[in-house]
Amino acid sequence: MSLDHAATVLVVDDEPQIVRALRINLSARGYKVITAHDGTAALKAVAETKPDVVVLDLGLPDMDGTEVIGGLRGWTTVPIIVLSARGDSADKVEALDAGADDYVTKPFGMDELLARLRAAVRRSAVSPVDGAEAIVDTGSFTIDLAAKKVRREGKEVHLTKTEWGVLELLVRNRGRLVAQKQLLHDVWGPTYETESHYLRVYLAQLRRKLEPEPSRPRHLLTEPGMGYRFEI
Amino acid sequence: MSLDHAATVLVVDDEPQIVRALRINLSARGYKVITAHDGTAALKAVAETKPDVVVLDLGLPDMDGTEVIGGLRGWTTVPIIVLSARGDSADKVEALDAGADDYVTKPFGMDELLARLRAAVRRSAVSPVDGAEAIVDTGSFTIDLAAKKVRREGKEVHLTKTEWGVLELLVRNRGRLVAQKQLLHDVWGPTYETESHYLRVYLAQLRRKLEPEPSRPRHLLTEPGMGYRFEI
DNA sequence: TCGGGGCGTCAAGAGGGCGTCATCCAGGGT
DNA sequence: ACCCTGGATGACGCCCTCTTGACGCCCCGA
Repeated sequence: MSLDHAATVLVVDDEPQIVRALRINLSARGYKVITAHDGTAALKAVAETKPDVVVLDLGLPDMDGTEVIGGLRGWTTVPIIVLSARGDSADKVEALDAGADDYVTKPFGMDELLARLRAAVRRSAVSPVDGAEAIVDTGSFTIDLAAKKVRREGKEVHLTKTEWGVLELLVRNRGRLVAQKQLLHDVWGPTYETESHYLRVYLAQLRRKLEPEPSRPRHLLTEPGMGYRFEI
Repeated sequence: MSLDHAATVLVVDDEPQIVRALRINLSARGYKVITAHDGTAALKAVAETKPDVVVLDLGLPDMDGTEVIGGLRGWTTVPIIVLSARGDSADKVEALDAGADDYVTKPFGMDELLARLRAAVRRSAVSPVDGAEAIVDTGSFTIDLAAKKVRREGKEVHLTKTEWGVLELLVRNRGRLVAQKQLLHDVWGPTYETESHYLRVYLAQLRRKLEPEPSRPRHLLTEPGMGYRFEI
């Protein structure tokens, strides 16, 4: 899916010079780079921008590194590469067992970090299973999962980030029922699992934009009490 | 799938003392350990025994380490952790880009290696998501457990949340008797274990929707005084 | 033969979930 | 500083589903 050169990297570090060095090197290699300078911002950034990989410094000002890892692992499997000045075996074990994917000690070689980053992205990029067609056509409208575009009667339909998040999850599970909890969890984050009202609002918006008869949906179906389902 | 304590590790190294140390430590932690002392044997061993993770020394007598990695990556995504005495950045990059998942330099801490191994196994254990098609066919109707769909004579039958809860539990225990108490406990909750009237109502509804002759059920059977049973 | 418990069936009321619309608020761009 | 988009939240009516009650049947033992 997301090729290396299109991958988004979240860099979490409170040392400006490290952030700067990483930003320069990563950008030069075609990665999209976003940054956070503490744990709270990191959790927020992951929930909002869904990066393809996280580079996480353990020495953050506001919370312990393993807490950040734990906060992420509760609801996402995004690869996490830990950066740390501490090379103790115990630190590595703790971080890895908390859910980190790799552990690099400072000072680190940029080449090595980049290689480990490629490895992490490659691994997680394999999973988008399904052998899925990147373009799904319902007859009423088409969804291009790779390009993140939706067309209806030839014209492109603009979707907001949240609308796309809902639609993508449903389309990737086409034919299958997706539980309300899962939608809320994956699109909004782990603390929104009970806000089913959001789903009603956004499904209504998607239907209005995509369905020929929004009040009689043929593709974005509700299974009362259970969840939603996308049918072609 | 394979839990940590049941995971199989292939150790590929030509130094007997390393193999011995790994075998002892891994076995002590409940891993099943198999070994290979050169690249050819390693490729053969992976094909034959399908290990959950490979620990690969780069300094093998018969072939280059990256060749081994390449030979594996052509057809399997099994996690590969490289062990190497050479800590050059270039070596790491080469191995990782060839398809390795991690790179540990000798001498290594056993704790760290074990933690990285756990991380690698954990990652790959997550992916076998929606493996098996879970479709049950009775001849009269079919149940798709993954999609939460029921079809009868080609047409989809709509079930409510509670109806589906009852049917799913029975189907997942197909052929076995499911006690009333268990059904009520699992579908309605622990405080409903005596409300057997619910079961009568819902079994009747399911039969009406699914059975060819609802009054003569062939699949959703009552065992008077005990519970219900689903038969194909 | 009679009575009771378990079961199946039907029906109706109540509550909750859903769709819809309107409003408020924050953030980003001009 | 302003506007404008998009997200969050509340109000409201409708429909479906769950729940509950009533009743008849069958099987069993008394």
